[in-house]
Amino acid sequence: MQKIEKLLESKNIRVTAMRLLIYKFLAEKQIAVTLSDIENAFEKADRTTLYRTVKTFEEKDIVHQIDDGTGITKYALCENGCNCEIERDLHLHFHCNNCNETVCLTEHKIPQIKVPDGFVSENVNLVVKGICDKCSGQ
Amino acid sequence: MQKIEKLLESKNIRVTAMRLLIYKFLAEKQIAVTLSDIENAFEKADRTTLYRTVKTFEEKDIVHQIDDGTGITKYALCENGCNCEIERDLHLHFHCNNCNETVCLTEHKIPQIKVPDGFVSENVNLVVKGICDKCSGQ
DNA sequence: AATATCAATGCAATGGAAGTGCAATTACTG
DNA sequence: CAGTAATTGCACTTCCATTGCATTGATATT
Ligand SMILES: [Mn+2]
Ligand SMILES: [Mn+2]
Ligand SMILES: [Zn+2]
Ligand SMILES: [Zn+2]
Repeated sequence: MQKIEKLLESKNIRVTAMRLLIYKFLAEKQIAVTLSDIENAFEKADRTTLYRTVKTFEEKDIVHQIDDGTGITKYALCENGCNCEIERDLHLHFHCNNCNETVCLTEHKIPQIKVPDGFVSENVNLVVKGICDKCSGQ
Repeated sequence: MQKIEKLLESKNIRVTAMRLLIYKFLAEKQIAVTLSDIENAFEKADRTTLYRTVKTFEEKDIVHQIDDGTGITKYALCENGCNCEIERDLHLHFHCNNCNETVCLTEHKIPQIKVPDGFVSENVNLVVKGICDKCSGQ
């Protein structure tokens, strides 16, 4: 995958085997993953390396962090061509109470939220909890 | 404060000195507090007691938990006459990136959020981050 | 190619917060 | 005043996030 290498280089991230693997792993998954998920997928690698790799990706706006309320931070690849450097991609996240999976609903942007006078809104986190499409059985 | 005692009794919570103190503490504060905040306010009391007191309040719908994305759960009194037993009070929470305080904006209800077909929405967490009224200097 | 330099990785340890088991204490009941 | 049940305090555990430091690996320079 030359594409991934190109992407990493364009963000000034050195291409390493580990980073390519983790990127591919994130790209395959359609859901947000925890560090433990990554850990289980790469048992040979050290936890710290995985942690720091994801953090690097996060700093360079390749992945974004998701707080879905489970208390465990999850990560997902940013949308292709997102502008995280300029402005957080304010899409909706959905957490399934049944299968415990969290997905990015990138096509569902967060509506403008009114705040009282004196308050300045800079960022919004919106998580909907319920039953996902796979679990609702249709 | 006979009122607090009445409230606790109406929720089948035994009135104890500790519980009255913690309730008053939460009532005085206009912001959401962490367990550590309570701990600092009652250094004589044991952390576990404070923890369990808040949990009891939460179960009995006297306080609600707030996940503002800081990774530390916060708590705030429910609105007077809220119907948390029946349906979570879906109001907005605001987290100030400057003073790090989180407030309930109880008058700002969360708008209806559209989710894709097959998804069932049961609950919504909406946190706006930015600068609060105290910090924005007006 | 050998060396110097800097980044990436692995290992060990730490810290913070949430949660639990059990014994001691306190409050309620008859 | 017992007897019983709930509350409180202490110690301990678990889980995740994070850091320090030594080691390995890659890159650039001579
Ligand atoms: Mn997302
Ligand atoms: Mn609130
Ligand atoms: Zn599901
Ligand atoms: Zn503020």
